[in-house]
Amino acid sequence: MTEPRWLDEREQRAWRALMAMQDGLAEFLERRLRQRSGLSTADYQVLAHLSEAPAGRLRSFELGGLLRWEKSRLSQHLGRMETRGLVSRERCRTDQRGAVIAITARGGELIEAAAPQHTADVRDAFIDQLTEAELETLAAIGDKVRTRLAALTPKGQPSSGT
Amino acid sequence: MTEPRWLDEREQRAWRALMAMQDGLAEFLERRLRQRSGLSTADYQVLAHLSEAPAGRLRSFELGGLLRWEKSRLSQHLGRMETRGLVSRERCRTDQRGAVIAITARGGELIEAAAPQHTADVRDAFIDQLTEAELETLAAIGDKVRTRLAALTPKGQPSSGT
DNA sequence: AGCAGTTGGTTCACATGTCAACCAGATCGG
DNA sequence: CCGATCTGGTTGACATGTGAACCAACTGCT
Repeated sequence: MTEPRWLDEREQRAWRALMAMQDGLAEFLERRLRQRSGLSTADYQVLAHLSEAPAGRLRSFELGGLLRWEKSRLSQHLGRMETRGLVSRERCRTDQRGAVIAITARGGELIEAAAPQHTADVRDAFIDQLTEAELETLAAIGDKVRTRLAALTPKGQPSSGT
Repeated sequence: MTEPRWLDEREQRAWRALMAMQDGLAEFLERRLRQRSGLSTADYQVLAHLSEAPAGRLRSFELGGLLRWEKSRLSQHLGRMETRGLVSRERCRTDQRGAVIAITARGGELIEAAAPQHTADVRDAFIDQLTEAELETLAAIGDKVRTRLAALTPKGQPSSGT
């Protein structure tokens, strides 16, 4: 087995900086959001998608597609949000097994209040620290990597592959 | 209350690309690592730090500082890793309450086997997709944001290293 | 129509992370 | 020394994420 190409200085630095930034950013945003609105980032994303959807409602699987969540995760999370009165589940007319998820009035109020704060936090901690060129580069990087990941993940995972 | 500055096109794009990349990358690496070595990324990081430490051992709080994990998380995780025979806990001589965490032979073998694979995955999905300039920019971004986060966080963050 | 296979969702068991409370051993001020 | 306080670490209750099993409704094919 050949010795792999380890990461050199520059590569290490970029990789670690990214990971560290990510952890810090996620933790920061999660904490602020929860403190000020009682929402987790997961709640926030669900409500954001619902509030942008026509009539504030989406089929469960559509929501799952947008969020890229596992279906069991979505189901569990919606159950909790329903208990808290943030969303409601309705039966679908055209497909008898389907669930239509609707944002409630309370959910709507909460995300309306949370959104400006959250946006300000994202700006403050992230966007406003960077130049336009950096933002461009970042977007390009993100797209490249996502494309690559899509290519590497062909629906089923190659268990042996080596 | 004044209307906040929402994110413009460019900003949205960069932010979403970053978040999407992050999710995809984390999930990809987690899956590969677990499939091929039975380790989670959390396990991997613990073992990586231990294997680089003198004599393969660290005080629990030192390890926590390096990982930036909450102490209860570390304690819980080490408990599980101990059960699986990846690390062992010893009493500290100089401080009677202290725990010294040591990597076991089995833990050593596992990370030795996992490291090249993991590095290859990081390269394949991420590093090798980017130009040197992009890596530089990314490192700069990461540093800036981390610095900003440190300034925004009321608590003191025990900067490990330096 | 009828039956196989797919799809949308839920549920269970379990892995992992967080918070607060707790305990025991250090430390410090008299 | 003694007590107050700090520090390192563990624990228990609970929130959240994952995978497999399951159920019921839809689709396709004959």
